[in-house]
Amino acid sequence: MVSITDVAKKAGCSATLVSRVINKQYGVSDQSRKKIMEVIEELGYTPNGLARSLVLKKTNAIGVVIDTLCDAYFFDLIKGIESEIDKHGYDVLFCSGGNSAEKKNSYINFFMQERVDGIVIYGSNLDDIKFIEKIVTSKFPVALIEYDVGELNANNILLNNQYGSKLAVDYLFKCGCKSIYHVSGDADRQAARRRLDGYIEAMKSHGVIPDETMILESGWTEEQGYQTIKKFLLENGKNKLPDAFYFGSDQTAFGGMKALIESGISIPEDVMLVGYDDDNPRKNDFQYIPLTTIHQPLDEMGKTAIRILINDINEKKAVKEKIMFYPNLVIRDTTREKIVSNVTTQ
Amino acid sequence: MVSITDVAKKAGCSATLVSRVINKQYGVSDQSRKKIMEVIEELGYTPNGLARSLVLKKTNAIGVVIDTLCDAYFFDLIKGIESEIDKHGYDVLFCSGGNSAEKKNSYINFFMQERVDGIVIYGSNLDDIKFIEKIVTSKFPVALIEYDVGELNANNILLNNQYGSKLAVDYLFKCGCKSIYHVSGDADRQAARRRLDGYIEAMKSHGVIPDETMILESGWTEEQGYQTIKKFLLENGKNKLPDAFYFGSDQTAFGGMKALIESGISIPEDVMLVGYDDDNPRKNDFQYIPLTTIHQPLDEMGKTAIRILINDINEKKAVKEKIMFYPNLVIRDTTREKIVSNVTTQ
DNA sequence: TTGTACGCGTTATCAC
DNA sequence: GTGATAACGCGTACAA
Repeated sequence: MVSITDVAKKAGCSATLVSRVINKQYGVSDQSRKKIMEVIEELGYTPNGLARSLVLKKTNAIGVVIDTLCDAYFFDLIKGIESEIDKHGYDVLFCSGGNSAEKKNSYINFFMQERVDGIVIYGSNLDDIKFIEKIVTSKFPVALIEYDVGELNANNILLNNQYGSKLAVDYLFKCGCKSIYHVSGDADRQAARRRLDGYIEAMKSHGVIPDETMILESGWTEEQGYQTIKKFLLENGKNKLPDAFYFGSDQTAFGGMKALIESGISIPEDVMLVGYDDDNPRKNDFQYIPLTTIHQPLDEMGKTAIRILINDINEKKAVKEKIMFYPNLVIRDTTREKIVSNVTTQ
Repeated sequence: MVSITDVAKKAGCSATLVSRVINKQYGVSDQSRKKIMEVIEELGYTPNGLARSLVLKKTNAIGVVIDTLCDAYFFDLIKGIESEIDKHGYDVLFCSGGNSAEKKNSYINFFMQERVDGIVIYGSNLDDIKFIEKIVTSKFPVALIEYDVGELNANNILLNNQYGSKLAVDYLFKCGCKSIYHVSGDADRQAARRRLDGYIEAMKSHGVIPDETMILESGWTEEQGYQTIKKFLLENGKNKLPDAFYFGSDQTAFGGMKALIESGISIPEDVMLVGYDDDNPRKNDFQYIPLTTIHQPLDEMGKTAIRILINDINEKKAVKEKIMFYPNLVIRDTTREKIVSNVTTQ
């Protein structure tokens, strides 16, 4: 490792002068500058970013911690983050928790050792409220996406999950559905609970109080959705189908769709389907029907997270920002309206 | 920011003692330890990783620079890297060049400022040989995947692209094909050139010297593949089809497949197709036929890159490692063998 | 068991 | 235009 003093020695000057040269500052004679540049080139000197950041108290980098980097679901979020970062001249470092909360926490800790100027955390599977509190009270600049910190004073980019459920249920009623069942996701995920709550609330607003038989507990994966519907069909037969299934995620919806089609059930004729996430199937092994779903503006959420975070880094705001995004309905082929109207389909 | 001295002051001891406590070293009385722990908790102290890494000359992190994080093609590579990293107790930071060579270089520079202990670079679109030379001569631990540095002394994880072409061509001949055309990728990418070379070589070994009409220059995207075949059909008509198209990538193959099917051409009856990459279609808007293709062991390549890199970090090897991986043929539904044999299909 | 002194590589301040 | 010095926050040899 060649340091700034090595360069200074060889160039026959002080480290200060070298520092001025590499930082393109004024107050260096052309002669000195030239000589120093030559030595830098000759020695292959690269400034030590650690030392520099240590004294400057600035890394010019943002850390992003995501559940996993191997899921196309996050592409929009990543793209949003990258495009916004570019405008601010920061670097972004992505880390994946590999779907493990523990590893996620470990990466957050890593970044919090002053290794970046701020952190964006996508918080779908953050369960450890103690840990969150620790982050928030630490004063380290953080922007939390998708996990609601409630009363805690932290930058929070949220999606109104309940509202998505309302959109789904309202639309299904518009399609003439009366009995709408909900296939819910992991109960330990905030988003899944909110979507369930939203479903119940929306149903009530239509005069229906969902009982236990109408709520099928499932998970997040296609396989879980498949098994849940498979089990449902086994227990209830094909003749006791509801008018519609509203799934807590597109992945479970794809699985459910598969199970239904395999049983010879027609969609949307026999039963309508609505998902959540506006996601794509992971595999290409089955002819899925384009799914009516709830779309989340992940791209915009990513951009906003960066904007808020960098703003916070610069201004050290006392009161953090909370922004709520609203999802929208995307109508495709697993639903059909009874009355012909002007709704655009995609 | 609360520092180790802040803790020491409040605990009424020296910074040394605090250092020993946070590093779980021996030689601290239970009483002091307890007191210090309390103060750490109270002040919410987190060690400064920059300062620590600066003195230890060790970050315990590896940087990975990839063309893009928003392409499912890299999932296997990422998974391989993450699983291997775990075994070594390092952290991984991923950066995306966003398909821009310039940004890729800028991230490499960022990491090289001693911000990580080593870098993994996926080098499909590295063109700046000067820059590569600079990296290699810098002595900074690096593992280069997919870009052949030739004589330069650098850790190099390669795939024998020519061999993949040989597999494809040999198999197509086995299928009874005589005229095999190649749709080649971006000429400025090493891999594309190698695949083209491999195609020519393999054809020659079967006694055919490909002329210009047999090589269709295209790109990497589905759209480019679509346009290339569309143009071919326009110029040559449906009756002058070759026996097979061998594409330089699966994406172009998917595009080509689409153009062919749209023109009412049957696959594999009228023409056979072989791709390269074992990739999936980006969209779900078309019923693609499962594609016969060349599979690259990206997972294993990622693992190997990490293994070699960490080994190099620890031992500072004078002579770097070069490892060549070999792809294999995956037979699906866009080809059909003439003679029934024992080849397993997937 | 505890503390002092120094060094890691850099930048900023303030002299000269 | 140039350089000595201190400081960033930490770990460690050495001394007490």
